Amino acid sequence: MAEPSIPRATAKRLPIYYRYLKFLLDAGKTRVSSTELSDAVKFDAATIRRDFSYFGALGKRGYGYDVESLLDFFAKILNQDTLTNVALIGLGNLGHALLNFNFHKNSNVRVSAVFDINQELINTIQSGVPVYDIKDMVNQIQDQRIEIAILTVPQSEAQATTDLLVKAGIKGILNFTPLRVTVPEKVRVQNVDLTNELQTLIYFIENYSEQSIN
Amino acid sequence: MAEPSIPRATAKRLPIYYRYLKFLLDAGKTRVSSTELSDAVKFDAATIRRDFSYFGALGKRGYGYDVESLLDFFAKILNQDTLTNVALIGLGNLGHALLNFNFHKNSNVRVSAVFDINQELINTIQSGVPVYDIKDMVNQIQDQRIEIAILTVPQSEAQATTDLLVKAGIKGILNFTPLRVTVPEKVRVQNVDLTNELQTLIYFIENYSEQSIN
DNA sequence: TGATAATTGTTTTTTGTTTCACAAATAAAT
DNA sequence: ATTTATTTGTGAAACAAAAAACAATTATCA
Ligand SMILES: NC(=O)c1ccc[n+]([C@@H]2O[C@H](COP(=O)([O-])OP(=O)(O)OC[C@H]3O[C@@H](n4cnc5c(N)ncnc54)[C@H](O)[C@@H]3O)[C@@H](O)[C@H]2O)c1
Ligand SMILES: NC(=O)c1ccc[n+]([C@@H]2O[C@H](COP(=O)([O-])OP(=O)(O)OC[C@H]3O[C@@H](n4cnc5c(N)ncnc54)[C@H](O)[C@@H]3O)[C@@H](O)[C@H]2O)c1
Repeated sequence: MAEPSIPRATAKRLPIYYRYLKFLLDAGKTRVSSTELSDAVKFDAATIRRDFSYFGALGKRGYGYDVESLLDFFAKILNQDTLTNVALIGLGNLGHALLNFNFHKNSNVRVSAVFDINQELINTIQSGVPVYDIKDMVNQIQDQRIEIAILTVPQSEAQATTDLLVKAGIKGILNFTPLRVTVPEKVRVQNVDLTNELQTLIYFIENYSEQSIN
Repeated sequence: MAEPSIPRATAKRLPIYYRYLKFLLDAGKTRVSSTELSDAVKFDAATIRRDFSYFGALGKRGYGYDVESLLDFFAKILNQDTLTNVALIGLGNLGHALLNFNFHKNSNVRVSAVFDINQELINTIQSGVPVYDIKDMVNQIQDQRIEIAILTVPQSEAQATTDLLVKAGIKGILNFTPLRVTVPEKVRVQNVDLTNELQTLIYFIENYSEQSIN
């Protein structure tokens, strides 16, 4: 990708812009201004314009942005034409919810393989996706060329499972366990710590008076 | 609360420190240094020392921090002695996972009331928690003095449900729907956008070479 | 066509956060 | 005791992001 390394904060907002633009297109809107976008996605209009400007002059002064062409542009940026397969490790409560949801419908991502130790699940198809024995994970991930994993095993298994994922050559892990796993530099970990989100929300409510957190 | 308004970035890390300190205490460790903490929670040691220093001089030079007293201190800061009841709105895939998990075991938070429109669920007890009709939500939330809600309804219902929550006087919403809901200033919304997390992770892997995101 | 309104793109300013680097304090070792 | 090792707490520097402000451009309408 030739993009001149956009700020991380901007990168995190891109899928949100993309999603809302898709909604606008479906709703038949042809143009949109940074102010309208701001109302919908709750980022400052100046922030939105700045974000877009990293990719060049996408809008038209006095007019706004053309929904369709902006959407096309973001589709390319976000590689929306290629479907990314991800592995789900640990098909318990949370794993089932995520699998059942399967991102696919609304995005370019889908869970294409599941791994677990539970013999009752192994070699079954769940929500259309095959469940494999964790013992076969390294081989399967390599054979299927999967680069991203969603980790929903018990905390006690988190580091050992991560080590296997690293061995399999995974590049990114969406980690739902509360353990901050250790990985080599080249592997990227995105932690989703739900207990922390909730506790932080409570702390903010009790100790701050002003608005939003994200 | 008397705390002199700690930086937001610090506040978000507090529950993570607390959790790890609890682990250390259980493991029988009596002292810990910022470097050891750094290895475990993956924040820079200087960041950790700076974070702690907002609350005063909690450590001892040449020694580190006393696990037990630091833990006690954070327990107070985070109000760990009082149990916070939260409402869960929408008992579908994700709602079930969260309810079943119920934060309680590891934290001072628990889901104490569930709301849904599904007649098969209404007036049943699920994972020990009563499920109420969404029609009774405003009254129930007020009667039970619940201030925090977890929102796991379909996106199409998100804004209408939020409006009800606001009417009920809720103070904070942990929003799992992809919609960026609109609320009055006084209400705090914490968005957990799982599709976005995954897409961002993929974007980072494809476009950046360096490490971590959080 | 010219005036007015809208809206971008970008420069500047402000705010917030992380990291460095080191003096001060303490512990441990000799 | 004195020296050597650690390790904190923090001022200052560096970095990153958000917001404000506004000139430039374009659309629209009289
Ligand atoms: N459920 C939630 O709402 C929730 C909320 C916050 C955090 N989490 C975290 O997410 C993780 C999963 O939570 P859950 O509630 O789904 O747990 P769970 O116990 O319901 O599911 C865990 C699954 O992992 C499988 N498993 C166990 N060891 C394994 C191994 N070595 N390899 C592969 N699979 C293995 C089990 O068979 C089970 O299917 C936990 O770390 C939990 O702390 C969950
Ligand atoms: N399941 C996931 O893994 C996942 C992942 C990302 C985002 N989400 C988001 O989380 C939300 C919930 O997802 P889900 O998979 O659990 O959906 P779901 O359809 O399984 O569950 C939705 C629940 O909400 C109830 N409901 C519907 N309308 C309601 C109303 N007006 N008031 C109260 N309850 C109502 C339904 O009866 C159902 O029980 C959705 O917005 C979804 O986009 C889910």
